[in-house]
Amino acid sequence: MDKGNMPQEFYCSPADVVARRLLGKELVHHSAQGVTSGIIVETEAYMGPGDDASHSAKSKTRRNATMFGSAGRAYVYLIYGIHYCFNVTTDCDEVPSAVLIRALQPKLGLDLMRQRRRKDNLTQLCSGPGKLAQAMAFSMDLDGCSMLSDQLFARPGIAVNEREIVITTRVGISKAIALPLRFYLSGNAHVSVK
DNA sequence: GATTGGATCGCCT
DNA sequence: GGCGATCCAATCG
Repeated sequence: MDKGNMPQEFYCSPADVVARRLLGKELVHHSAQGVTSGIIVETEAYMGPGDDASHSAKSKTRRNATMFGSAGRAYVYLIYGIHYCFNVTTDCDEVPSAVLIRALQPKLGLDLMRQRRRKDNLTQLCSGPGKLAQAMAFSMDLDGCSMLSDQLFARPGIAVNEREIVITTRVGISKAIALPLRFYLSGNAHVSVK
């Protein structure tokens, strides 16, 4: 019954708080091909109005609609016409915000990940948002999916000490570039950019 | 209606 | 270090 999933309340805080909170948690996806999972080692917070780098800085569109919904849902979008980015919505209903999952330390379903990625090296499987989306089979059909569901959820993984968390600026954006909203586990081999 | 740039990656030099 | 792949929506006109 209780699989130890993180509950709804886990996601109902500001994105920067949830971004730190997600580090060390295990992200699990049950797909038709099998189960894959990984320990979250790198995240970025996208806060909403006031954060010009966020998709939800402006009005609601079909693409960003999920960010305007309830917390604890997958927000998936296509970037550069090629790659998917996987986010988890956060905060109360009035605040459209999310956490981008940027890197995982692969745990379950390693062979399935290798097959999907067409790479063998462990550190090449999930060391970036586009990579982990491919390895975990995250695509548009998961947009809006609840993180409290059976097929997609987060659960406790490894213990993380606050001192292990490195805080830096976000990657690949052109607006609000100075905000310290990227978080990763110090020294972890799977982080996308050290 | 057309243009442009983006929360990326992998291959090329 | 540079560039092509290729979709969506914001910005221009």
